[in-house]
Amino acid sequence: MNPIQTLQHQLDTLNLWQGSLTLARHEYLHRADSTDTRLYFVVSGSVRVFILDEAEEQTIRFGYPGSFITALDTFITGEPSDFYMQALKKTTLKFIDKPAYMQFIESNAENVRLWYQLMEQLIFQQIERETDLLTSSPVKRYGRVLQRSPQLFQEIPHKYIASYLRMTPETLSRIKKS
Amino acid sequence: MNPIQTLQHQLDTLNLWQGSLTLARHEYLHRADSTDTRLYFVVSGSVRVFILDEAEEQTIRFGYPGSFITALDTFITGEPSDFYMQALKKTTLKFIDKPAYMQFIESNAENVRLWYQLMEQLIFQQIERETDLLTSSPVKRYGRVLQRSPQLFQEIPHKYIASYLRMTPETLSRIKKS
DNA sequence: TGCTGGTATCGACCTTTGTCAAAAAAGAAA
DNA sequence: TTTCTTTTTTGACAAAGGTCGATACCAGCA
Repeated sequence: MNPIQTLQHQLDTLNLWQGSLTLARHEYLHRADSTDTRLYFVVSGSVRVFILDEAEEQTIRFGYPGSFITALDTFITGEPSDFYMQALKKTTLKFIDKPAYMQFIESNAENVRLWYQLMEQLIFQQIERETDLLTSSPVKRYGRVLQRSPQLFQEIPHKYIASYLRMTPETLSRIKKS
Repeated sequence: MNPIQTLQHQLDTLNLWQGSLTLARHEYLHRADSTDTRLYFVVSGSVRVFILDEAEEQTIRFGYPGSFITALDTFITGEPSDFYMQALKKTTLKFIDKPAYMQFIESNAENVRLWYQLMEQLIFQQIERETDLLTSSPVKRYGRVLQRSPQLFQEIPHKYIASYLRMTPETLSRIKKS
């Protein structure tokens, strides 16, 4: 069982979820300039996280069933966020806020270790992401992400994947064809 | 005193550094495909971290006096790294390896908190970095990094900064002129 | 002080990727 | 299903950056 599954299982077992909510397609879970220190777990549906760069939406990441998702900047700092989180289809989530989460984490040493592991995993993912974004050829960026997350291309409209891959939908379409 | 200064001060005080080394300009501290779980502290000089993307060196980050620097992927996983670390001028570093570092961290609860903070800080920096890299206009990428790290432009040859900013030295030169 | 090797700049040209508009295809809603 | 909306694909064209070659600059060091 990986750290994410362990965490989810613990939160279920101890009944620590503080609520759940359902969003319609295109509804916002969170908007920039507001704070939100909740940690969300995607039960069904899908979510995208993006920033606004001169009226362009740049995709940061996706959440699908089984993922935790959060506006990580405001989760860490408690300051207003740069992120938007939006449902891509009808989506159900459970959540726990940071104070309750940290109380759970600090309640025993095993949980502290778990949080360590999750942070390490997060850092490692961010390193891979940085490498993706620094890869200059669009074809190679596509290849890297396709290999690492093939399920993405099943679940998510490709125009959002294009933005995640730092290219236009037209370019992604041409790459897929070849 | 910020977490980095606190850590450095502790390692000094407790005499936990395991050694120091001096590199000549352009000498490598670490190469890809090898493991290295040392945490380095830059005493003087400067270092760049980069990956190789089809014979192109893509800059990941810089270290200057007062920074900790590490091949973060292999530090986390213990697996061979994708990173290169190279001195940009004559550089002196101190180091401690991961086992000794973790022993220090786990020796008391205050240190565990310190490590928490450092990991959070790292994650936050990576989020900012992701935003930088997703910014589509080269001029805005330049502006963001100039504002956040003006000292960079004093210390580091601009051809490496250009690579860090995901553009050619010529493009960076043209942006500076305007 | 004057070499020397590495950097930075500049101009001309070229390539890749983005833009725009239209049509086709796919998916949601009723 | 049928309709309506959204997404994907395609082609023509434009433009932003990259490439290359030449020259100017500058720091480190004999």
